[in-house]
Amino acid sequence: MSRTTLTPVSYLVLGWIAHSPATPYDLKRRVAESVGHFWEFPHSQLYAEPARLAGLGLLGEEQEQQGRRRRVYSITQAGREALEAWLREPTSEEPQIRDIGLLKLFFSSSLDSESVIALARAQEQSHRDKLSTYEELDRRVPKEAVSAHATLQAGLAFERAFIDFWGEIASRRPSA
Amino acid sequence: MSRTTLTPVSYLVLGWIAHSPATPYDLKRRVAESVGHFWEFPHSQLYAEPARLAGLGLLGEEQEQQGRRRRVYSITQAGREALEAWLREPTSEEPQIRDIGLLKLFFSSSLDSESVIALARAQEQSHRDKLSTYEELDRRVPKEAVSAHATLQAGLAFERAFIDFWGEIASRRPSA
DNA sequence: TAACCGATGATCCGTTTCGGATGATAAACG
DNA sequence: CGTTTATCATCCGAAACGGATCATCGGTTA
Repeated sequence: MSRTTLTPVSYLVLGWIAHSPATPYDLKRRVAESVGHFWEFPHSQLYAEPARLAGLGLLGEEQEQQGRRRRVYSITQAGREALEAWLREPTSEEPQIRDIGLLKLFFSSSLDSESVIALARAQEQSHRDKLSTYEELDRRVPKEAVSAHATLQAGLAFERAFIDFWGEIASRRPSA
Repeated sequence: MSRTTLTPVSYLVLGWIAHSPATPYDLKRRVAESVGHFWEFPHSQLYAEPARLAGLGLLGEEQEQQGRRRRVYSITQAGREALEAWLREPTSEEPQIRDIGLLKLFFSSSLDSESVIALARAQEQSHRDKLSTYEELDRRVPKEAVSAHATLQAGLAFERAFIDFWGEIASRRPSA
């Protein structure tokens, strides 16, 4: 028997479909250009999860008739309630930050400081690039797209924090 | 046949054992009070991974004789080389940030602004608490523990960024 | 000193997640 | 048309996950 509890992916799907009906492929694209910027979800889950949610009565499923077989999902009353209950309930889990660069920094004591600086500079640059991407997106994305806008705000905040962090490492090391 | 490529967990283990020999349980504790603060690793992996790395010749394994069976792992020359090669090689993967609070914010358009403010305040507070924890740790941890110190620097930076982000959401919303 | 007990340490195993490979249909182009 | 390229969907083995369980130790009490 399949899982009956809801996971973050469940709410991701529920949240997007509450916004408007969608096929799994729609979800895949929506996610890629929103939260997917810093939280990746395997597309296979975005196909499997709606089916499961439909089985739980939280989504309605409708086969498109002609052409390629594709399923359009829409939110049910129960689904909307589950989503809103979750939105309102307090969040307990702590955010997870999985950063290979940081992992390397932790173990960099066995490394010469040149290499550490190189690491820090590379990380800083990579975050600067990403910051530009977000700024560019910020110009394009209409203000009324609230969800997308929040993503960008968060993205911008993160990238600036990363840039500061690595920038300081890069500049502080050589003198030490 | 078991995996031969190395994952982040592999390097986590390699990095800590390069620092000094350890049993899986030692790893579990070391990780919990360092990178584990924002990147959780299931302990079962910290038992399985050293065994695999030993199989690859990157760690040496030594059974303790008397008492409870426990394995002490130490780094081999090959292991040290693998670790340093990884440290030096450029990092391509983008950091992943998995934050339930943000996920909720993305879908908060269906929510009244009171609830959004409540969410933002709760998140802000929770990050303030964590910031205090890090500051407290920062006082205790000796400066020469480089790895631990870097963790704390990163943790402090993240928490401050989160606090700013949520604080702004909380304060900007009511007027809108 | 035997029975207990909480803390420590290790292992197991069923579920989920992951992500790459593959398959299928549609659209575009010559 | 036939061929290519983009879109869309599914599959499946491998790895991660995390809770349950088991084993051992060092006390503490009677």
